[in-house]
Amino acid sequence: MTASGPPDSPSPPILTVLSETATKAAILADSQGFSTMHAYRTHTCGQLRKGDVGKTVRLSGWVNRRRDHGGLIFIDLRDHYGITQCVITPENPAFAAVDTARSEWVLTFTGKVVDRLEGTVNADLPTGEIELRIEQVTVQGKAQELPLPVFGDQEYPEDTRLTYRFLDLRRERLHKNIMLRAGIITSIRKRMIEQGFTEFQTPILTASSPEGARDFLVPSRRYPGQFYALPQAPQQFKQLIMVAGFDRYFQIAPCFRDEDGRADRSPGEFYQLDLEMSFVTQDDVFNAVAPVLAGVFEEFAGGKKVTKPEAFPRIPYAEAMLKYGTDKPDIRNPIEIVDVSAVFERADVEFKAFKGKTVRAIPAPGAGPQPRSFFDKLNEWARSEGAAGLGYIQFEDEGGALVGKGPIAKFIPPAALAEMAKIGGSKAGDALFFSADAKADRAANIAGQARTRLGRELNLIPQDEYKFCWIVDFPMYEWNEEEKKIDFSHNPFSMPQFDRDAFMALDKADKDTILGIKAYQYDIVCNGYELSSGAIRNHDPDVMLKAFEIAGYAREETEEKFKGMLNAFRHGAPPHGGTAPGIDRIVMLLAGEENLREVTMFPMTQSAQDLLMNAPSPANSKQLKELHLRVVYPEK
RNA sequence: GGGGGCGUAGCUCAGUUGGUUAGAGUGACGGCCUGUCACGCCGUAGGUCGCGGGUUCGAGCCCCGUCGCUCCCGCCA
Repeated sequence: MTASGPPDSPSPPILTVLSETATKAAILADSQGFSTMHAYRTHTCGQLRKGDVGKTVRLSGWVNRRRDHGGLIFIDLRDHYGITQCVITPENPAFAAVDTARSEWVLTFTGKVVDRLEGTVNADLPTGEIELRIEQVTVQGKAQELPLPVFGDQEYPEDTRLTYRFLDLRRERLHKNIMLRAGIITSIRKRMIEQGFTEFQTPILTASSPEGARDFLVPSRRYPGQFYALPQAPQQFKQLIMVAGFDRYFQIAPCFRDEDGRADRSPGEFYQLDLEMSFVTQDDVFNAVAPVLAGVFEEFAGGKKVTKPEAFPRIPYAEAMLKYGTDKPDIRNPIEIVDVSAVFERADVEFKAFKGKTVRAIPAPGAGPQPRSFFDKLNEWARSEGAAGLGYIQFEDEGGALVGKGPIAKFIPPAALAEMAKIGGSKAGDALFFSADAKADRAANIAGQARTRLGRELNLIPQDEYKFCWIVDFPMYEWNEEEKKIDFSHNPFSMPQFDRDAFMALDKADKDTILGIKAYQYDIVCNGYELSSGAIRNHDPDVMLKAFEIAGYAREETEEKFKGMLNAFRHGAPPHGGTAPGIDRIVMLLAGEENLREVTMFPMTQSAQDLLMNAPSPANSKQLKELHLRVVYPEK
């Protein structure tokens, strides 16, 4: 054994008090048998209770808070498990050492557990009935002045928090979130295994796949000019696992996408509960996944209501776009959008601005009496979103008759108004907002955002609930207006809901038919967040080639890019399907947070930098040479 | 790539219509204090007002540019 010694056979300094008092203390220590105690702790800082009074114990942790009364110092010692108040008086030889300790120093205290004095019990602390009388102290690590205080729950700038993430993580809120995350992942694993799923690992260094997001590329040293790619998801691997004859795969899988971040979308990397099953229909996947998600939410929701797994509503994509203006609706919000285009087409309605357009009405129950500023604010917001505005009608009761008020009400005669009120389910005291656009999807989109804003401002969204739904029947294709071509709408590996022979016979000219094809593709949405997307896969190589051909990929191109998968499908592929709920978003929802950074241990900034580890960073010339790379910087 | 918000002491912030030496709280340091738990009291130090340019007799404040963080749009099957 060398002088420094391995870390598992420590011989820590017993004391760092002044040498004069050290001897006395050391003698005291020996007489009480301290030297036979564990080097760092006999208990955790969250452990001691009334029943431990009288015991001599050793605690290690961080100085959460120090209260110096001159003749009496309190130190709140904190570790992973909790906080214990420790106290020392000047008669004790260790007093001088404790006196020097500051916030976030790491200390080991040895001493006796005592009852708190009458009237000084702290009911907020689990350990609040006792305290530790410090008899010995060891300084294990000092701390410089803190750029970010651990104590308290103040807000700090994001870059400071990220640069000093190790300090931020010591704080109660993040510590709790990260532990919650761990608990959720453990629970998910347990539930998946109980359902007969098996966890397999798939490669991290793999091939670039052309669909979807930008890849992170890893240059190959052995093959100049060639690159690995980090997986955007283990999509192809999990399908290959099914072809390989395994069944019911899952993985807590890291996914890598070189796209910009959002509050609910980490830049760079994130985790999915990736799963796949063989010989299943869409219903089988739903029946397997819903209980896992509902179960995990039930377990960690802290008493909030959770949709029962058998009661997840199934909302077809088209219906979601109409009623909610989005494919990830928050169905806690009771507002449902309706189409009133026909009302504005009536001969007796002379509001030209809406003629010939898609007009969606957003009912705002009880909003009628809101002040003018309420309506102006929403109108202003709509304009900032690029809409022409957000028209509205306020419904009032006038001698038993329903009348409309507001800037556009005068264009709408009573009969049309009545029809409108009927469609929108409006009564006196309600308001109806209008989103109109020549393009139906734009009208729907603005209406959807207005629905969300109205739900929030009118306090219509219950906060004590997790409401799940399936979004089903996604379109297989969509029209790319810019490039005047048919694109995949979502996942190109989904099975079309279409007769096989008819599908194989499709021609590019059948544009309307093609754009009407739905896929066996589905999302799980909870409280307005897309938690997962999945599909019954296309396991028929001919149908797959045809599907890609429709989206403009030549057969040879598809053959080349998906060689591995097509080849596998030609050697006996089972029908299969799956999905992949986002772990980070699940934790975010259950933690009640609105940003993924709050539930990620070491997140990057929105602009994809790791301020703690300093990534990305330049490669040195030796590395570049080995990788056959030369950097060309962008021109200024 | 584009739009909005923010950037002043280690940290959180205030700073009036452009006007003397830029303030407070907290933390740090020093002193006092034996029952606090956001302990209290007194004192000291601590600033390139993100950076660069401009307007002005005079800029933390107005203008232009730029950088950083953030939220959003694009993007994310």
